[in-house]
Amino acid sequence: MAEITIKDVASLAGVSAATASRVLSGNPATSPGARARVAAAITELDYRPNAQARALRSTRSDSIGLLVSDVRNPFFADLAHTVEQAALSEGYVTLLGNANERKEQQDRYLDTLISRRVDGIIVAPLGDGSGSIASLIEREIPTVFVDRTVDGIDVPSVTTDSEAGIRQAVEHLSSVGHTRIGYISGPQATSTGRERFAAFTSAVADTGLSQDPELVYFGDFQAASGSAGVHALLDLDEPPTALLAADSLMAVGALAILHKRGLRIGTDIAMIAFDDVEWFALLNPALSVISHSVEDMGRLAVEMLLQVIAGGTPESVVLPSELIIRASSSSPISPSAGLRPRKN
Amino acid sequence: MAEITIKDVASLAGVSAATASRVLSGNPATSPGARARVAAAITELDYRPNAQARALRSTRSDSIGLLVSDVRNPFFADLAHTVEQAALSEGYVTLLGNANERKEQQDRYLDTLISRRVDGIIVAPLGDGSGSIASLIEREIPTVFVDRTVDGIDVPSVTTDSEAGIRQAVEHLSSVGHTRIGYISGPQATSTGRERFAAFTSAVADTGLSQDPELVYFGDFQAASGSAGVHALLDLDEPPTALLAADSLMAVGALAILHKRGLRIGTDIAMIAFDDVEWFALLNPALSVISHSVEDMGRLAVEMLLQVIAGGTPESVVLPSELIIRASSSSPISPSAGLRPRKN
DNA sequence: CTGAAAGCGCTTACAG
DNA sequence: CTGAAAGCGCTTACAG
Repeated sequence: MAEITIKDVASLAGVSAATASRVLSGNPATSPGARARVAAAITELDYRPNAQARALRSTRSDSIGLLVSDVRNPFFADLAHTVEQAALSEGYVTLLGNANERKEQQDRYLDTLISRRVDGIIVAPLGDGSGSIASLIEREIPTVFVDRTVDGIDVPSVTTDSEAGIRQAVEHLSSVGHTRIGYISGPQATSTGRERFAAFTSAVADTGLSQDPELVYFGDFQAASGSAGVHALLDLDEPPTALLAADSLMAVGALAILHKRGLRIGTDIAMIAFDDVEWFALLNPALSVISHSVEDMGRLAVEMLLQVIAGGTPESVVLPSELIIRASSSSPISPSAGLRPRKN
Repeated sequence: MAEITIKDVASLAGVSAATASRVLSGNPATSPGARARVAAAITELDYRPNAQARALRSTRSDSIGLLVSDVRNPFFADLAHTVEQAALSEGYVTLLGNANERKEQQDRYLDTLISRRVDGIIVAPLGDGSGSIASLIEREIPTVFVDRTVDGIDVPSVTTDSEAGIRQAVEHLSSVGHTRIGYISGPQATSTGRERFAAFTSAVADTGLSQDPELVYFGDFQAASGSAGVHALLDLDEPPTALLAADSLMAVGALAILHKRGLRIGTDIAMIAFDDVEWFALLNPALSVISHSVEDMGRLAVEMLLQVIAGGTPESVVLPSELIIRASSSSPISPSAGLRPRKN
């Protein structure tokens, strides 16, 4: 397939490549006649400028990278959607990468995005500041962190204040009589994993609930670890009467096992998940959640990234989180007998 | 930020840019000494080749585009995940675009992907073959359709045979006593929307159920239209006793309204959704679904695209679909009184 | 095995 | 307002 270049357009329009280029970029130093003939030639040839060549010369690509930690996580799917729409309305196209909660994949995508010379990168980072994250900073590539941050790496970020929501959840569970809350934690390699765990720990201490370390299971934010967590927690000698999962995917994994083991949610065991997902409200009983706004997060991240690209240094933003109480956690604690798996 | 180029690497290693380039690309015509010194220089400088410049010369970018119709649809999120993993293992990075079920956005992303000279494109197409889809074909850009096809556009595709699953669903609903099945259809601008609608129509006719045209509501595969569909169908003089939704997102919208109107799923009204989503099994009652393999679809699409890029012309593949009966549809039909919204 | 040179498709001072 | 020329960072025949 013979690629159509700006030269083809120029010669069909009877002008030089320079003039054709000026028309393409909306440079005012062009005559109406030239504009018209070039426009006609472009349509006639169905010409698409080679973005690679353009970026090579002009050192901007009108694209940004978005690296999420797991596309299958509804929270990040929603984030991808808002970021993409916001970027598009500002004339940027979004290249989406998926780290799949693995550091090697994060590094690989970051390298690719750097190589493609995106104008900026929004990333929900994983791990410490080593590897490609460090390269980002060294090269002064405009970067904004979303949802998560990395200790010691100073870039603007938009995150959620997990503390408030988790504290509300713990206090709420305590108020309906629970004393042993099982916590399915995110990985300590992520800032959200650490923050939420710390919030849980201090809330439990402040509320006077059991601080038994066995009540904490460390998962990886993906579904299977939520399932494993439920098994581990229910098999304790003194199992918890309530469960708090640090993200929606682990909650899904947890719910599956709870069902399989014949436990009635909201009756035999209370359950709350971090992250609101539309259909959590559709479960029966409806699932209580700690909610935060993914729309605000995505929109602000794009806004901030554009500021960084423009040379600014926007302030980081911390968004609120809030407990939404639904049926899965609102009943008073039931007799502990309920905790033994029923024989169906 | 001073970009580090291959010249910097070359001079630090004491070789020419040509030799540095050869080492970079693994060209065997290099001496061990040169290889070692270039490798050292690369590490020393943290050099990342400019993918734009490379692609400009070599006319391949080692990237593919994946254009899905809606990232927030779990089916497409899963598809994005499998495609990306499969592509990565073949050395390709995936640029993900999201048409958001809008033709203008599809065209915009397709233009961008063409401009960036991706080596090939996997697309779940929308609309007819006009606009950028036509450009794809004219330019002979390697393309594979997934999930959907476009009439009159002859490119290899991997799709699902919706017919079998829908027929099973209709027959199953009939066998438990339903005669009026409400169908929440996908948009007729998509091949899956048309095929599933046709399958429903013919299955209903063959099974001797009501062919009342009012029992069909045309949605757009997004959640809000599923909600609107339920309202419309339940407000009929003779409302259906069972509902079949043509995708998971419309099913979610439908379930929300069913709950809001106080209808007990599986008892007052039966429900089946096309597309299996992990948590559909967690609903109470668990949701019956028509299942097809997103993993196979993604893996095959990448495989086929690589064949097209290599100059081959792979055969299109049609994957099976199958009904999975769960509690939401397995009870015999209840007295029609159940259909009136309860007063809670 | 290696280097000098040309060229991929653009854009942008520089003259005019 | 327009064109000729240089150059963005690479790769690849072509000689040697």
